[in-house]
Amino acid sequence: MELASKYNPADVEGKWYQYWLDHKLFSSKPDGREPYTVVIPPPNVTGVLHMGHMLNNTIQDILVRRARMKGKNACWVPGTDHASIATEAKVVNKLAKEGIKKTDLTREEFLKHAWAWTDEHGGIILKQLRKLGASCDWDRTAFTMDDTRSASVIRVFVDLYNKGLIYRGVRMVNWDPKALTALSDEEVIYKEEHSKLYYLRYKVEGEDGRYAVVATTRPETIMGDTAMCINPNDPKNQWLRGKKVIVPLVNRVIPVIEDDYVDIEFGTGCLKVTPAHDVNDYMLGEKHNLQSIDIFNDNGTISEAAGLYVGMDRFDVRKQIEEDLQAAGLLEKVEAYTNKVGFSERTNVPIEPKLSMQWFLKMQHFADMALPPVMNDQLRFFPPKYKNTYKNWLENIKDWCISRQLWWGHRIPAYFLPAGGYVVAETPEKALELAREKSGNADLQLSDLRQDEDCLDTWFSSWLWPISLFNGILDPDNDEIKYYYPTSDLVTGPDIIFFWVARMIMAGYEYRGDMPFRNVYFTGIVRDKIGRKMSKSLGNSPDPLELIDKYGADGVRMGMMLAAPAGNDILFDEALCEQGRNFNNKIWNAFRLVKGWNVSAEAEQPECSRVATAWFQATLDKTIAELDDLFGKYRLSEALMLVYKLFWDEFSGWYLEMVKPAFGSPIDKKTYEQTLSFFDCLLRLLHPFMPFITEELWQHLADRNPGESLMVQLVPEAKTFDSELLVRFETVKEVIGGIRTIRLQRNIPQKEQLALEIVGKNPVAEINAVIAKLCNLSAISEVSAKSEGAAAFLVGTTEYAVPLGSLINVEEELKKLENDLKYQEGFLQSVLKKLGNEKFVSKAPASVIEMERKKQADAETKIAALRESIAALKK
RNA sequence: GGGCGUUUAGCUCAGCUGGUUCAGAGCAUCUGCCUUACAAGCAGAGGGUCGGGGGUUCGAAUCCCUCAACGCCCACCA
Repeated sequence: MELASKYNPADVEGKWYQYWLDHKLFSSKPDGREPYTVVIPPPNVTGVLHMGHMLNNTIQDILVRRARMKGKNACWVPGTDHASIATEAKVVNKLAKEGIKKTDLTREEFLKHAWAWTDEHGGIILKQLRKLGASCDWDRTAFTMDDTRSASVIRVFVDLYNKGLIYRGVRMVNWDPKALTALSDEEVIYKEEHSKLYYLRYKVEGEDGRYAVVATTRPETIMGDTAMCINPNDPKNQWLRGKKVIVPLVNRVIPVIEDDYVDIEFGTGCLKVTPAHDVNDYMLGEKHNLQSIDIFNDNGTISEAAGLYVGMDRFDVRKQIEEDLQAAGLLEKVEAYTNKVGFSERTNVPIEPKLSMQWFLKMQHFADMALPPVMNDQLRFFPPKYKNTYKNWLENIKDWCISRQLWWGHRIPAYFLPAGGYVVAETPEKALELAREKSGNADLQLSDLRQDEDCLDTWFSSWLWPISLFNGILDPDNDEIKYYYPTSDLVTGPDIIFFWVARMIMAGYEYRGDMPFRNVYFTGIVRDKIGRKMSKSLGNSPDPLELIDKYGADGVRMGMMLAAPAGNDILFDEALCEQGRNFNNKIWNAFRLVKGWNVSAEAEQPECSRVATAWFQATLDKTIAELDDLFGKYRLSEALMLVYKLFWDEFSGWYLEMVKPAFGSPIDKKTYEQTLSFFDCLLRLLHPFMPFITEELWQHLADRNPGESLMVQLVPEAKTFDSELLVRFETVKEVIGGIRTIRLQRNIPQKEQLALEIVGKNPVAEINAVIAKLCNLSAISEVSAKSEGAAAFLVGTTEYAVPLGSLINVEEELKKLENDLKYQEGFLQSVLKKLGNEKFVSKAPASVIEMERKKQADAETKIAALRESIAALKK
């Protein structure tokens, strides 16, 4: 077989992915094996693949493939999220470009457009994941708004409502004036802003010329002022008690109220109270029975109720009002000020606190269930530091605003009665039944009922994901949910720990009485190599598909994983993919070497090969055990590095060199077969990380039947191994290194044979054959004194010498030996000092002292040998 | 304002409950090699007062205190 000297991923990746699909190797059905289940964090249905997805899904695929090769029934369920607000925004934008306003459409018309958009752009991201090699069971592909998932959401809403956990009420919510919807607290991102602090003059009623000064960052809200508030304990504002003041420009007379809430130190100690537009003011308003004037329209412009600036945008008003206040002499001063402003996570516009009627879910009940299993490690977080974050949120839980003023999503199944009041039911028919009951009016018709216009928060569907994917809400006793739930590992970003992870845990306990997953692996954020977040505007985010074209999916996967310890942000650099690609090439070429050998059935196995195979078997077994350990701790980048070194250094660098037949000679059958078996094992270990190249080579490694695949082979179990042999081989490697150094320093080509003398007893005599082969030695002998004109080196306490005759440079040799001697003497000094310390000898444990004595003895031996060598050379 | 985390070689990171020459790995760098698997390679080498300071101990990268820098999360100070 002729193989190119460079591996070309493009030739094989598509082929094997199709092969895996054709033979249904990703598909899973309940059976007698232990299940291993992963649900994908559903990407936005109209999203496109970015580096964050690449990392996240590479990790999932590694875990899934590894579990499959551990003999588990691996099931990775893919799907997409309808992403209510994000998708609706995209559709609105698209329509706007076509000159269509959402407000001109009926709900049905709009949804038609939204579905058309979803059908056109939906699921692209899942197709892209195939390029990465993701081994999802595609037949199970779900969508948060497909029939099963939608029905599950509605059933859960009704159930929670009936349990009294969902309520409706007017509350101060986070209003997004661009998306025109309420948001949950989690969807608000606070950012520091350099703004201004305006000091406004509020004239005191009936006292000409006297005024109180109020500091505010939002002068445009004065039209909504219904009180001024001072702290009753504030001496400097005592004179204002019981007075009334006049709102600047507005000229409304408002009372001065008193409350401890006011910070005496801040500004002037006078606070303007605008109950409709600030959470704290709302609280004060409730407490002091203040009127509430809503001066904003939903889109952030000034409403009729304000009386001034009607129709202007809130930020334009801020500029305008500054000028007008100035002109009226009511602006004392303006200071630069830094404060935090809440922004909508989706539309990135400043949030407006707004009173509105919304649906809420009581959260305390859920928090109480969800906290203990995480804190006591029944459900484990990797890395565990996120337990703190989780705990903090749950211990300060607030009710969840679940209604959104959007059309794209699950419509709230509440139906209003003509005479007031509402009923909640899964279907209009059931609603009608309930409505007739409730109203006592048997003639009530469906057309008399009006369904709530609002949708549910996207996360109200995703929190059911691990259950609804297996239809565990609608059909709680079905075989699939019983088999696959709880799922095994969840791989996601810490940014959605509250949005999603915590809430899935809540839903899990509420609806299954059990955790939704046993382990959560939190990935980091993918940043560029200088640590900046990847973003479109910075242009520092590589296109994943282009990377795959350039380096192969295996190369990219490996590049990402090398830099991705659990929980750490990864600083992505294309050079990492290069390293991945190079490794692919290394594997490819090792394979070319092995498969290029001619095999002789008659040839005896050389001694060197016999020892080499024993050694590599032990190395392999040791690594397998270490890998199990690392996977158990989710230390995937370390696991990858371990296999990388196993293949590159131990297998290619050492083993293959040991067993490689001389040019033109065949290899003996025994060694050959053992080598193929090692190769097979290595491919199994590598496969979860690099599925494509390993499948390609595994198929070439032996004759395979159609449908056979590496991906369903088993990874070998850890076995006990000869650790003594491994230690002796480390000595051998050092000896070989010593001889190589001698060749290098003296420019002696590998072709020229050398001899090796060992002063005293050879500690690794049974491995002589390996040393002889790798160093091209004519003889290895034990001597009592080394020959004259030999270059010597120490390994452990044994001295090795290579006779060089005239080649030796006495001066250089002396210099080297004297350096060694100096080091050893210094080392001995430090050991002796330690042993001479009475406190050390009396307090340190015996084993440690023993160790020091051994160091002393070794150093003394080495020093003696070095002195001897130096003396011999000086003769 | 609270809480958490990080700081070890030029870069990215390992170093578990203090003790084998414990200061490591990969990449990068430097030197020498186109040796018939691989120059996307091979053989070597250099490089760090383990963020600063103090303490505990026979012994500290590791434990304690403190300071500093960076990062993240939470919080109603206008």
